[in-house]
Order: sequence, then structure tokens, then C-alpha cells
Amino acid sequence: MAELQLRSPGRQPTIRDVAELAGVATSTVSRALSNPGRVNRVTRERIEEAAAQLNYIPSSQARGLSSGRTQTVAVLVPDITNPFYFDIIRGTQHQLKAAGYTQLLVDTEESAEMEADALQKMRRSADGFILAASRLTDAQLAEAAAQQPLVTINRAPAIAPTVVIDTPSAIIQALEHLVSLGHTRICFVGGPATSWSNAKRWQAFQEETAERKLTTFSVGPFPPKTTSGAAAADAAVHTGATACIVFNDLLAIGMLQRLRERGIRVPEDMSIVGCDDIFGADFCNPPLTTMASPIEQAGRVAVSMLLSSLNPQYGGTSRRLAVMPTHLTVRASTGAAPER
Amino acid sequence: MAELQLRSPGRQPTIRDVAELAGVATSTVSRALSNPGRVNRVTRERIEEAAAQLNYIPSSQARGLSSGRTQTVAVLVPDITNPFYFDIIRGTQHQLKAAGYTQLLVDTEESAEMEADALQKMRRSADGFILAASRLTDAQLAEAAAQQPLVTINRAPAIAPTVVIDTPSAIIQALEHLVSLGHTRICFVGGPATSWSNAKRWQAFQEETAERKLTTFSVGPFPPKTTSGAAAADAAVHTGATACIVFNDLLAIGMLQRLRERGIRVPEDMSIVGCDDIFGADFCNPPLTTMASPIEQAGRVAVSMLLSSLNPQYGGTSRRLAVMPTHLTVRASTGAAPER
DNA sequence: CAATTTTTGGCAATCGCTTGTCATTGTCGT
DNA sequence: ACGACAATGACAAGCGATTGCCAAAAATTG
Repeated sequence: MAELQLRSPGRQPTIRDVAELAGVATSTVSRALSNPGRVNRVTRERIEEAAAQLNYIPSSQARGLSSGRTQTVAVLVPDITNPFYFDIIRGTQHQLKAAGYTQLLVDTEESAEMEADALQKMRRSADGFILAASRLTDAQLAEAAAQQPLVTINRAPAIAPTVVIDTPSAIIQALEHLVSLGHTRICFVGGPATSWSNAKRWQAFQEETAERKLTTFSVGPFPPKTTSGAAAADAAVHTGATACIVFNDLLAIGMLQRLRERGIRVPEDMSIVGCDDIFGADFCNPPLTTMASPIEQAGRVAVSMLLSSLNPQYGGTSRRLAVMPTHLTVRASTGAAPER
Repeated sequence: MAELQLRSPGRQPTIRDVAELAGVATSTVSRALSNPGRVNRVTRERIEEAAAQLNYIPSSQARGLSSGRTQTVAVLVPDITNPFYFDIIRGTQHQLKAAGYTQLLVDTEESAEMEADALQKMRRSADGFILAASRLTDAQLAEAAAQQPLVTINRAPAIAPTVVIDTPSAIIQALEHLVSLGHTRICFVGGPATSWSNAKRWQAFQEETAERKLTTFSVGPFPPKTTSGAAAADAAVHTGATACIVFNDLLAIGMLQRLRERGIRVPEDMSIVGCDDIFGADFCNPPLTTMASPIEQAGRVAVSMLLSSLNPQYGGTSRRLAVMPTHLTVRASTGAAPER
């Protein structure tokens, strides 16, 4: 009777139960399950059958403890409710799942501190990190990258492997588009000061306007939310610009709403170009001209880069930089410059 | 020299290092950190200081292995890119984090199979589950609930503890609103057949239209995506209805786009009421009349319910049902019925 | 057919922590 | 001042896997 009690019925089956049922040692079960080549085919099949019969699922805890790998990757995003990140998240999720990894999603709430904190707290529980639009300083990032494998998205490639979405080149396309519509007073509406993308976009904007001998206007920084759109719109209007290139779609959509409230017609009185082509950009009013890119793919690529550095054997010369192309999607929020 | 080599410098500090530095046994460190009352205050402070000095982070793996608890809750949603779930996710994330839990987010891609699968695969690695808009059958759900602690969102309360968003009552408000605008031919545009919410909404719709002696129209089921909106719009128009109550906002927004394409004016020719008040409902064209509710709070409440069943000591009589209120938010997509 | 190499599978240590048990110490009541 | 009791901290046994090492068996070779 005592023996029967030893293994209480509600218990989860362990590798030992499987080994017993299959008549082999636990080490063999372990190998059969995670290192198929190492075990005879018939033995393996017997083990697999036993495992299936017991409905055995290995404990990731125990596995992680002894192997040192958790098969988990943490994905840090500044704002989980910003649609821009949905596609990234979906991309990473897909790719990680396909590789047998678990995704740990963390919302860092646009805070560098929370980001650094999460990086510390989770260094034991994740094999690697993907930082989307990190708000860390270069120094912080370098420190983090030295401690653990990590891939960034939209960040300078010098510090860590990165996937950048080539919005600067799209800025040029956008400017060209606006200039061709007759605009000469074009305003850049800036996003978060700590955002690397924002800096790059602003830089591209400055260079290109200088090139074209246009006066350079800018307002900002603004938090990348629709609710900041009102302030952004008012500031932009005040510059006297007839067109805006906006840090991202969220902000642009907020501006659209405010301009409508104020009776400023888009695009008749003011043209607006957003960035990212997020969910909503196609059905807002008017539909937003914006810079689109394969964001989901950016997430996928980031995962590939991370995994290939995590598992060097699977090779794939681990690149340090991937650039995602971008193109301008023209909708109804841009039009000819108003007559002066 | 050998001793120095034993602890390689790049290693993560363990509880043993802390114990050594503080001059106590590992068990004492463990207790000091996770069971404060069990250890003298000065000892505890010494330990905490040592831990801080070493930058010690306990391994969640090891902790989970020996304690049997993972401090992790898995949140399963049918579609991670559906904005409806953002707020749920954010709510659960907040509440879980506050309680020291980690959230594991899983996208089940609207598939009952993937859902059941995730539930199985993760039963070892999560202490509990939150199923948002589960697509499981009652039987599957009951089985899952028997195996592990779980809370559902928008699901029949009989099977497992649940948080329901009271959209059926909002359906009544919506009908009242439409009737007051003179509509008599009102069509219900259905969502996924396996969705419990959809069934409840449809039921409420039927009962209420019967009550008011209105003809009951319906079309569907449609997948809850904007891309299904075109088919839904065409079908709804074909019924001859002058107003639609749509399963959710995603679908409703898709319909809005299609109606616009076809030159059917909203609300002059057709009124549309959505459901959930998701991101985008306020800035689509025209802004959508919809049924709003505190969705983020629903996520929070679900977590509370789950945690109180996980940690009975923290008490809080664990309710089996929480109902979130809903109200109609009238925007521009509803208007007076057209003259016949 | 003996000698050698390759496969295969078992033993047992180990990962880092929790926790039941127990010995030690200090505090009280009488 | 002595025994009872509470408070504190140490010991050591796991938790469920992985993996280095080794021996037995099988396959290959000369």
C-alpha cells in the first residue's frame, strides 16, 4: 500500500514514470526526447509512446535548471497598446514559437528605468532579449548587451545587433511627395526625445529640407499617443506650415481629430503624413498617408538574429544589422498646397 | 587557486554566495527573502544587503522546481492583434505584475485546438490560466478547469469562474436607441460561431426584438476582422435592414469602409452600432456608435479572482462571477431611419 | 575470428532553491 | 534559578530534469 501512496494519482507524471513504463533509465528518456539522434529508433519510439500514454510534459523549470537554458525569450516593448508593436509582437511570437521558444512579453511603459529593471530581473529567466524601440541610453544598452544576448529593433547598430526600419529613407519619399504637391513650408512633428527612431527621422528631415533649400520647421517632442495629437496639431498650425511629417501614426491620427475640431480641413488646408501604417491608418478620417514597412517581418528577423546567436550551431552567419525597406503609402490626408 | 576557479567570475551569484557573504546558511537566506517573518530583522537586513551587493536575483527556475509554484500566469487570447484584447492584456499585466507574477501571453489564433494545446503544454509552467473569449467547447473547458486553476473572460459562469462583460444588456440599450431613431428593420451581424459572447448577444437581440414585435434579421457568422466587413456589409444591405447591430467594432469598421465604397451613406441610409469601443472606434469615419465597457478592469478582476483562488490565504471570498457594466456610446454612425 | 571502433543506455552528480526537522539560544514564569 | 517555551538558524533531503562518464553490446575491420 505504501508504494501506491508514493505516487499520488493527481501528480504530474515525471520523467521517471516514463522511464519506468518504457523500461529504460531516465537519462535515456531525456535523450530520446531532446536529443533524438542519441538513441536507437525503436527505443525512442517506445519511450515516445510511453510519454504519450502518460500524457507527459517535461517540466520547463527542471529542464531550465539543469540545462541552463530556459527556451524563453523576453520581448520588451515601450507600450503594449501601441498598435505599432502589435505586428512586431506577432512576428516575434510566430518565429519564437516555430523554434520552440516561449515569448515573454513585457510592457516597459515608455520608461528606461522599467526597461533596465526588467532586463535585470529577467536575466535569469530568459535566454535572450528583444528590445523594440528601446528607451535606454547607449551606455545602459551597451551594458545590457554585454550581460546577455539581445537584439534591438530600431536602434543604432553599433551597440548591439539590430533590425532597423528604414523610415529615414521614407522621410525623403514623403518630402518629395509633399514638394511635388507644391508644399514649401513643411513641419516635422517630433516623437519622444529618447527615441532613436525619432532622432534618425528628424535628422533625415533636416538634411533633406536643407538639400532642397526649404525652411525647416519642427515642433515637439510629443508622447506618441493620439491624445497628444491636439497639442501637436495646435503647435504645427501655429508654425504656419501647410504640411506635416509626423513621428508616427498615433500622433498623426490625434492631429487629424484636432484639426477637424478646429475646422482646419485635411488635406485642403493642411497635409499630414504619418509613419508606420498602423492599424487604423486606413480607416481614419481622412485615411492617412503614411510610411509603411513590413513590421511583422522585422519581428521575425529580430528573432532569427537572436536565435542564431543563441544557437551558433544552427549557424546562419549572424548579421549585426538588418534593414527593412519602407515605402510611402499615399491616402487621402495629403493634397495640393493651399494657394497662398 | 582551485577554490577561486570554482566560482567563475562571470557566473550569476547564487543563494550560496549570498549566504556566505552574510555568514548564514542558505536556508536562512531563502527564508529572509521569501518569508520575512521567519528571520530576525537584523539578520534579514544583513542578508538583503549582501544580496544587493552581489546583485543577486533568485533563479525562478530553481524556485519553481522546489516550491512547485512558478509565479506565472498564462493569458490566452484568440487574436493578439485584435485591439479588444489590448486592454484586457494590459489589465492582466498590471495586476499580475503588482502581485509579483509574470504574465505569459499566448495567441491562440482563434483556434480551439491551439488553445487546448497551450493549456496542456503549459500546465507545468503556469500556476493558472486566464482564458479570454475561449473558443473551447463546454466539455473541453470543464476538463481544463478540473486540471488547473483558471478564470475565463466572457464565458458561461457555470463551468469556471468568469468575468463577463455585460454586452447583452447593452444590446438592449442599442436596440432602444435605434428604435427611438425610427428604425424597425434591424439586423444582427454575427461573429464567430464558437464565441459564447456572440451567442449571448444574439440571444439578447432575439429576445428584445421579439419583445418589441420587430422582425428579426441576421447575417453571419463572420470572422471578427475588418476584412470580413465587406461581406458582412453586403449581406446586411441585402436583408433590407436600415440599421445593424454588429458583433464587434472590428467587423463594424470593416462594414463602414465597404458601405462607403458602395456609396451607401452612414448613418443616412444605414445606421451601424458596434461593440467593445476598441481603439479606432472614435476616429473611424464616421465615428462609431458602440457599446463600451471597462475592459482593462475586466482583465484586472480576472487576475484578482485567479490569484485569490491560487492563494487562498490572501482570502477575498473568491467569487465565481463578476459582471462588468456596459453602456452605449453614441457617435456618428447612427441616425434617424431613412424615409421609406 | 579476434581486435577495434561505434552505438547505445545506465549511473550518478548536479543545477539553485525550498522546506521539514531539529538543535541551539534567549526569555519567562514561578 | 530551573524547566518550559518561543525564536532563530543550520542541516539535509528533495524538486525533475540534463549530461559527463563509463560499460556493455553491436557493428566494423583486418
